[in-house]
Amino acid sequence: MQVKIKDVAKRAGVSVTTVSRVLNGEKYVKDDLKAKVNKAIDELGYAPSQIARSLVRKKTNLIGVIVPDLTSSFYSTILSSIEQVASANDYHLLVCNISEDIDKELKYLNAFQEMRVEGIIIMHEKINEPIRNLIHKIHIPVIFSSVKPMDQKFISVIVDDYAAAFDATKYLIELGHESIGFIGGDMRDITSGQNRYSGYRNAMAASGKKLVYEHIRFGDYKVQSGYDQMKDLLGTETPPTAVFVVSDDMAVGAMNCIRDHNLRVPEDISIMGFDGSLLTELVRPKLTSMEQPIHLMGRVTMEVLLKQIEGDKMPDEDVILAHRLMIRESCRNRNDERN
Amino acid sequence: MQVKIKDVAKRAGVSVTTVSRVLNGEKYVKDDLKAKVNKAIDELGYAPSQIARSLVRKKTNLIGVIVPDLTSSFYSTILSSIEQVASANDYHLLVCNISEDIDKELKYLNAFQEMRVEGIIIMHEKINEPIRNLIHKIHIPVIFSSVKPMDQKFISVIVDDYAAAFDATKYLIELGHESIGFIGGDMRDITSGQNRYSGYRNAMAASGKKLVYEHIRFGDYKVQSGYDQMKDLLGTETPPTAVFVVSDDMAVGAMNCIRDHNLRVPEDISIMGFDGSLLTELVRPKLTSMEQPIHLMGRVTMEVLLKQIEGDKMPDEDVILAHRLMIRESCRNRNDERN
DNA sequence: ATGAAAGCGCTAACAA
DNA sequence: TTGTTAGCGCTTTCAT
Repeated sequence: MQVKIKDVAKRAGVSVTTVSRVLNGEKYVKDDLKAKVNKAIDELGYAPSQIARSLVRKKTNLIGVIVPDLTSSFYSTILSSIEQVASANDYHLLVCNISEDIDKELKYLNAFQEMRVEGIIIMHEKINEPIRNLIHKIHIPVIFSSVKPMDQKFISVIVDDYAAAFDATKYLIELGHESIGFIGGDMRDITSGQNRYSGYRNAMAASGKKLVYEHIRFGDYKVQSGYDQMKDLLGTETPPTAVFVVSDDMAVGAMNCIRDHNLRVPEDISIMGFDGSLLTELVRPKLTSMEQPIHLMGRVTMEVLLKQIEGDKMPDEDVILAHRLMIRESCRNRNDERN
Repeated sequence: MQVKIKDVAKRAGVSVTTVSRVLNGEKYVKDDLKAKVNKAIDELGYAPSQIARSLVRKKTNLIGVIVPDLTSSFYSTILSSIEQVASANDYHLLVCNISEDIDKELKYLNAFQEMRVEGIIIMHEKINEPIRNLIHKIHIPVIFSSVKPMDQKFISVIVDDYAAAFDATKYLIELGHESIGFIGGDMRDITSGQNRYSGYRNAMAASGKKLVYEHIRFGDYKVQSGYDQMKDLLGTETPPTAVFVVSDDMAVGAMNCIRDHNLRVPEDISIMGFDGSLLTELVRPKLTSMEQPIHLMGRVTMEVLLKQIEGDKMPDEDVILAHRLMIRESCRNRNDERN
């Protein structure tokens, strides 16, 4: 049986209120009593029950986080930043790893509600109707990190995916590539699917390049699909000389595919990634990538959520973070080279 | 204000007891009442408070997890397996990312206690005195995953690190390597530091090879330190022809270092990793590695912990999982080659 | 089959 | 400065 505040009170010869007071650092307690209480706490190894506390204070200091894939370097990095800020503010993270399992998400969202989490962070945008309804129904601040779902009412911390993709493609064009392929994401995703694709298309159009639909493919952001889609690209009549791949994971898959076909990056084909994950520095050649400020994104997400929770202000606008082109080794400059 | 059981009762025209009964699926409730109650629940959007429930039931369904580094593929993979089993059993994970920050761990452990988590999983073995004391004091089942701390009383789910390292080294020897270097971990760690080093040394001794201390170095398991240590190895008079590196992350760092020095893996130097993480398939050449059954490890950890919690049995012995040599492309066979 | 009431461990008026 | 007491939202005897 756990020791409780009453036991401490008895041991110290004071009332529970007094114990509660020293526990919560109130001033109106004489030093000698305070000492007695602390002594009793030590001797008994007493730890106040947060759950009893939560019940009366109506405050749990819990944040629910829904991650699409914990094993992904991108998400786990965001998560670690979130955790850092949360922990610094005495909040704790309840984490759920839904891997495509939309039912699991619903189940968790319900659990979050029942556990009275004070805020919810979601890192994917495949929000279906029941989930949308649930989120709207429960009155808990919800914030999206790195993605923006269709629903206007939800706020997000993101980069401008359209502009980022535009800039990435533009860079490839400036490097003198004529034929630039594209490996996109899920077109049901606004942010990472549609917007990045639009950015690519418009950058191509802006410099008068026609889209070669044979060179445009879509994967699921993961390494293997980058590999598979690249394989298809290599099978086309005249493969592109550069490919913009909308996740670093897929980009690494693409690079491996190229290499496994005895071609070289960037000599034969240039690869541009997206995300700026740890992988970019880890592979050889190092991956040039359109970087999202991953750590900042996690930090800001949690900070904004905290503000919503504390009611300081409920920002009704998305937070757009700056993207940045990180030039490394996977893209070749074709300009001042003879054909 | 949140809607509570009383509101539901009023709305349905029954007592709170009855509501509670339908909530918990008890049988002694007539169908018409049950229907009324469920209707009221729907209309009100009622979600029972887990925190009130926990208080009376003395059951939180919470598990605390302490991870050394969320961004590491190894730990996040274990974590995702743990999450899967936990979630399937209606447990939720409270996760803490301590990056070297031992104070943070203590703080979290305290928080875990106050939140009345039902079990704790720890994935590192740098347990200092205050932490050891705390763990012993609080009466919450604790289990270590992938590591074994010094304290005999704690149980662990691990591979036999000594044997695994022995086998890895033996393989390199069988491949015909005469000069085998070693990049180890933190020697304050029993499992991943000392045991793996012993395995290496004894395998060398078993085949009559003398240790070349110049070829033995220690890092911190992370990519960068693998790179740095390898650099030192390359700077020795006659670098080894093979290196056993005790984490895949460091192994990848080592491979990159070799490549950046215009040498080739495995032609010039063979690299053997440890862990069998996602990275092994991701780099080129693919990394030969002594694999820990990462997913299984997470699963078993959670399963054993669950048994402890449910009191089925409190295993007083470590669970040793089988290691497996995964031969890929980073080790060269020197046997039937002319010098 | 249903309800009244006690109590889970704590905090916070309110009194003293 | 300290103590008494009434809840917090639920479950669970114990009656009925």
